[in-house]
Amino acid sequence: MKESKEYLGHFEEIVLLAVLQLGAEAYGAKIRQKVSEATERDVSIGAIYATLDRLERKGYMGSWQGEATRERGGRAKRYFKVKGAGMQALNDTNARRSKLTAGLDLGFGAA
Amino acid sequence: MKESKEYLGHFEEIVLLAVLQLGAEAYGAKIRQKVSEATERDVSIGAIYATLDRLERKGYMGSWQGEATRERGGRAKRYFKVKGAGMQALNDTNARRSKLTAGLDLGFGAA
DNA sequence: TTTCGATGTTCTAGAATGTAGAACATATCG
DNA sequence: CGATATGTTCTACATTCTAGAACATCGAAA
Repeated sequence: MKESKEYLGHFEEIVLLAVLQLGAEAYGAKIRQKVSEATERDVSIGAIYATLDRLERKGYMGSWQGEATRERGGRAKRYFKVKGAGMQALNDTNARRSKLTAGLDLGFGAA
Repeated sequence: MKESKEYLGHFEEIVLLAVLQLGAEAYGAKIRQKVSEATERDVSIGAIYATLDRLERKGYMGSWQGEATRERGGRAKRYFKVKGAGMQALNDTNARRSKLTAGLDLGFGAA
């Protein structure tokens, strides 16, 4: 078996992109909201964290605790940020998809 | 839970695209080759058929037996073709990804 | 200082997808 | 017929996807 690059699962890719979009505001609840918006689906919070953890375990993402308290009540947030390896995986994943969409008449272009 | 469109898994999308690319020459072995090429990975034939079957069960794809014999030996081929629902799923899948890549500086563009 | 409401994260479980490779089927040719 | 080439099915298991309940923690009301 010739192994090479690491690719992302479907939902992993979505979550990674959402984190990227949110920038400094990327934490569980917000990420969930972003993903639900984009996918037009009601995604469970468990689904989000499970994926986030997996992504972190793979080294695609980093996380840290936010300031315990601040304005109003509630538990401390856990912020996430995409690492270089994550960007790489995103690119690799896109690259292989591009090879397959190239030349196809799909309405959403190939390049 | 607000359910709406059906989306494709990671490998499902890849296989669907490969079938599309192959057109009239879309059958197991060829599909496997195409996928391996694009992904730069050694994909097993079992992986291909399992996905092909699932895709067909979902109505994204159709299949039929090719001419039993022809030039030289071997078992009859089973050809595949993407159906309208498959094209739709491909578009939906792409649409939700686009929403997340829009505005991001990823090297491979958003639109 | 106890309780309540708001905000967030962990944990538990099960379904669906992804993946490999052996087993099996069938046709041609010597 | 047996060897060989070509292709598909079957069996198994790992990983990913997904939901929702349980748990944690903080501010403010009482």
